[in-house]
Order: sequence, then C-alpha cells, then structure tokens
Amino acid sequence: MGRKKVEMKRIEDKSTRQVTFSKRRGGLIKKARDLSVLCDVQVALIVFSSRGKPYEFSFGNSLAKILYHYRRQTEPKEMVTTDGCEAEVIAVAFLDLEEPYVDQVSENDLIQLENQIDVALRQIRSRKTQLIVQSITALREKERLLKEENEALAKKIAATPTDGNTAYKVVTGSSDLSDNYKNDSSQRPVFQFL
Amino acid sequence: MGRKKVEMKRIEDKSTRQVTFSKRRGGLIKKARDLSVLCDVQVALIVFSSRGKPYEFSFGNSLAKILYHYRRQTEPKEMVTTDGCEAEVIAVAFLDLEEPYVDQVSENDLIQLENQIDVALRQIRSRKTQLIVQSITALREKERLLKEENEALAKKIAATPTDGNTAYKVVTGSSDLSDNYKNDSSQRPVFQFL
DNA sequence: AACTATTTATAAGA
DNA sequence: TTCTTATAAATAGTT
Repeated sequence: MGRKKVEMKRIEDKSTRQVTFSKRRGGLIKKARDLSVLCDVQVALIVFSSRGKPYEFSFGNSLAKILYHYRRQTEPKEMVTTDGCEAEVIAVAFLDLEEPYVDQVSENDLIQLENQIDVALRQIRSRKTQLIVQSITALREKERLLKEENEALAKKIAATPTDGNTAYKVVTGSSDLSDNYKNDSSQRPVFQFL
Repeated sequence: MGRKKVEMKRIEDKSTRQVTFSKRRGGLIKKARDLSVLCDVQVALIVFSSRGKPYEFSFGNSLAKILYHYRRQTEPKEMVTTDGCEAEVIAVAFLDLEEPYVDQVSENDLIQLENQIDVALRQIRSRKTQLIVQSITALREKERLLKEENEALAKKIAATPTDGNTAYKVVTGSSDLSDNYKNDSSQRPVFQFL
C-alpha cells in the first residue's frame, strides 16, 4: 500500500527500515485499538525499544491482567494462594487509571504498580487468614485444656468431703457453660468465609 | 476500508461483530508478521478464545522467550540493553469477550454488574470479619469463665484437707497455662489485618 | 514531518 | 461460512 509493492523480506537499508518500523508500528497499534473498540475485546501491545525499554499499549484491559491470565493458562500447576471467592472477583475487577495525579506517571509504571498492588493484596489476605486460623486454633486448644483441668478439679472435689458452699455452684455453672454459648459461632465452620 | 466507513464504536450486531473480529484479527496477525519480517523485529501474538484457551502466534522469536524478556524488563531494577540493532519486541494479546451470556448484556449493564460485585465483595468481607470477631470474642469469654471457675475450684481445694495427690498438680498446671501459649497469636492484635 | 500514488484491508452483499 | 468487489485505510517513495 504505497507507491510500490514491497517484497516481504528484511529491509536492508537501515534508515528505510527504521522509518518503516515507525510507521507500521503505529499502524499496528491503531489496528489493535480499533479491534478492541469495534469488537469489544481486550488487546495489549508491548514494544521494546532498541535499548530494551518496553513501551506498552493495552486496550480493554491492563497488560498485567492479560499476562496474568496467560500465565494461569500456561502454568496449570502453580496454584494461586488466594482463598476461594476472592480469586474470581479479582479476575473481573478493573482498576481505573484515569485519576488526575496518575497522569504524571507512565503507563508502564502504572501497569507495574497495579500488578504489585495486586500481588501485595493477595499476600496480605493470605497472611491474615493464616493468623486468624492460628488464633482460633490456639483459643480452642486453650479451652480444651481448661475444660480438662476443670473436670479433674471437679473430680477431686467430688472425692472430697464438702460443706455444700458456693464452690459447688461454680462447678455447676461450669457444666452449663456450653449452653451459654449455644449461639456463638466459634464452633461453627466460619472458615468457609476466609 | 470497506463499502462504508465504520464508526469507531462497539459493533452492536453480534453476527457482524463476530465476522469483523475474525477478519480484523487475521489482518492484525498478518501485519504483525509483516512487521517482524520487514523490520527484523520480534513479534508475539496471543489470542484467548472465549473459553480462555490461548492461541499463540510469534514471529522472530518464541513466545516464551519474548515473555521471559518482558518479565526481565519489568523487574524493577534490571535494565537489559540489547545490541545495536532493533531488537524490538512486540507482544499482542487478545482477550475474547464473546462469552455467550456476556453478549446479552450492554456496556452499562456490565459497569453496573462490576459495581454490584464490588459492593457484594465488601459486604462478604465485612460479614466475614464480623463473624470472626464474634468467634474470637466468644472464645476469649469462654476462656475467662473457665479460668474463673478453675480459680474457684482451686480455692475450694486449698480450703480442704488434701492427701497431696494429683489434683493439686492440675491446679499448678492451670497457672502455667498462659506460659504454654506465650507464642500463640490469640492475644495479639490480629485485627489490624481485618 | 507531510504529501500522494498505490497497495492493502475490509464492509457489505451474494 | 466463503467469495466478491467497491471503498476506506495504510503506507512507500517523494518532498
């Protein structure tokens, strides 16, 4: 599509090759954007300059998300350490990059930043869940030991002559404890929400 | 470039959109290949089908190498510089949004859906936190009551003639319980993570 | 960087 | 779906 038909082989003249690269790269970017708009698809474009600096363009979704998606497709073994419902929702969530101050930063920086925040968030949630599970497990173990201890003490008292004072009432209260907490959630499977 | 000039907006008719997507995707692939050949650059193309299956095309280098290169580039510090020639790398990725049910919904509906999912996610997390707090609060209260009870039982035993058997040892164990859990997280402020 | 003759891509129709 | 063809769009060589 020019004055002459070009042969489909490497352009030997360096200057011509550079100009052609510039023109056709622009055309490719435009076509990618058009495709994204017209067909409602997500398109990402990365260009590395000769100095290795990547220029990226993406339409319809962030490059990070597309590559993340691609990586998940390609590496089936690697399980992402997020808990159930979050993974799905994050997959469809978009970050709005149109904030005013964001204008100061390059698109590349923003995509990196987004990716880093995403990873950090997953790690924080994973760690949170871990701490909570530890906490509740420890509390239940403590409860179990205290109950054992109470039983032992109660037996000790039962095996001993008593004057019928308040001490026995306390023991009675102990056996009712489980009733007092019938409605608490500590014994129900709350971890389905973690 | 057809019988009529097309408006640059989403094609509403599903069939037309599908045909256009097919044609333009092919055109883009051809242009990417041409660019790779003419300008001696590396081009990679990834296409995700509606079912998430990726179709890949790459020219000038393997997709894996290009993505590896990209990953190295985007690592914070390292700036790998390529030799003098135009070692440009272009990666183009498509995500197909042609999911059957998504097709029925308008852009506005999708934006609404996104917001609704966002709100729902926050509510789920909030409810989760609420349940966990209830659970841990209940466990701590239970622990407190059991300790009180234990103390009362211990006093009762102390006020009673004893034959020096294991019962007293149990009471001693009770006072040491807190030491046994010095390293658990249940008394530390895990809620800063909620 | 702009221009323009030509080639190339593709929208609509068959 | 695939082919056809009129027309829009991209771009090679020029300025």
